[in-house]
Amino acid sequence: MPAKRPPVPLSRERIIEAALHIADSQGLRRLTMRRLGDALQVEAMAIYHHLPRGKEALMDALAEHVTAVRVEQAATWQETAKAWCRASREVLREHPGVLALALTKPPKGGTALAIGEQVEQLTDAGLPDAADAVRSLRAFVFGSVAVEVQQSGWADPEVDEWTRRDERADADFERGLEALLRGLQI
Amino acid sequence: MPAKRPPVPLSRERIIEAALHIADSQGLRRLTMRRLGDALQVEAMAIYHHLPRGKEALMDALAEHVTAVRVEQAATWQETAKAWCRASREVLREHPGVLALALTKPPKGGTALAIGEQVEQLTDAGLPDAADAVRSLRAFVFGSVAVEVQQSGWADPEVDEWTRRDERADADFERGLEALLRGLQI
DNA sequence: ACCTGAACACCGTTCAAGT
DNA sequence: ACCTGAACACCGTTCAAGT
Repeated sequence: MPAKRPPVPLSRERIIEAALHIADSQGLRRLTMRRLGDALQVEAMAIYHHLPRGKEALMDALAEHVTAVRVEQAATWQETAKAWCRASREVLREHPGVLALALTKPPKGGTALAIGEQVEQLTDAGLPDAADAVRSLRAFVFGSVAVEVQQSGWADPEVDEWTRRDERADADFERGLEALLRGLQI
Repeated sequence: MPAKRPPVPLSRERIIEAALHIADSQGLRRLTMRRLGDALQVEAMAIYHHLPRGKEALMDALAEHVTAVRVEQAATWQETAKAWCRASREVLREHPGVLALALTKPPKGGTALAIGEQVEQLTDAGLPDAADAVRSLRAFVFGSVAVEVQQSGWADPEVDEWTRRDERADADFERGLEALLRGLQI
């Protein structure tokens, strides 16, 4: 008789990880409490014990996971801002399935804290109007990633075209980022 | 006996209009084929006669409605670009309920045509790399509106703060737009 | 051609019950 | 404390039937 698998206890972390995997691989519309339960080898109802507000809480947690981005304070406010933008873009690109949530849910919890911290970091580094700057940085990252992911869902690209597309997206992003930072300096 | 209301025939247009109203006022998650049928005084199943692919087709149509934006060719490519950005922002702000779809669905149908037309307009007006420029403009508008709408769903603002918020959002948008156009010129 | 009614598979969530 | 099973109201979609 095969040994019974030791029952890894359910946890908020495992639930979110599994939910991200489903959303990214099959789409947000296929992320279902019952399917999520299956992936975790558990009845759907068990999830409510760890996320009391149910699916709404799950959606909030997924948005927060890709949106509560923090970076270390760097030598200049420009370096700190760049690090945040690159880190944010990376995690958003990694989880296209929850991009709609990330761009749309009002920031709260860890995301709101991260925004507050970022304003503080830029202020401490000598940037006036840091709150305005943070809004601009967030808008830039959100817009770039939205257009990039949208376009990756477009018609039949050839494989080498794909590669070029990625490279161009990176170059576009870096070019836009430099221009934005120059604009904020004034 | 009250006169029976003349049965206004169902149509794609009426369906989309009613769907936008539900999504904007109650949220996308409450937009349901059955609720949509109720709003149109019709059984939900009648909708399938006008949107054969059902809810998926409805979602596509809603995204297209706020995303297939076209403007007249203006005197300079800068003016044409500005007009498109302002028009796009306006229609996206008017329909926050479908913003997630607009930012996330790959462009097709009327949206893809509008993008093609815009590239042509800017090219004709003498802008090199018009396709890159159009991507940048779309990213700018999407990001700006996303951050703006996100923030409008935030904590308890006082009424006068609200007004200032709207004004500031307008000013931010115009300032960012000018900076972006200067950047594209080079 | 256009709409309805009944039916089916699936969904989110509750609640009492098990261990 | 943590999970299950049954139940309920609701959902998208089909299909045959009405007019």
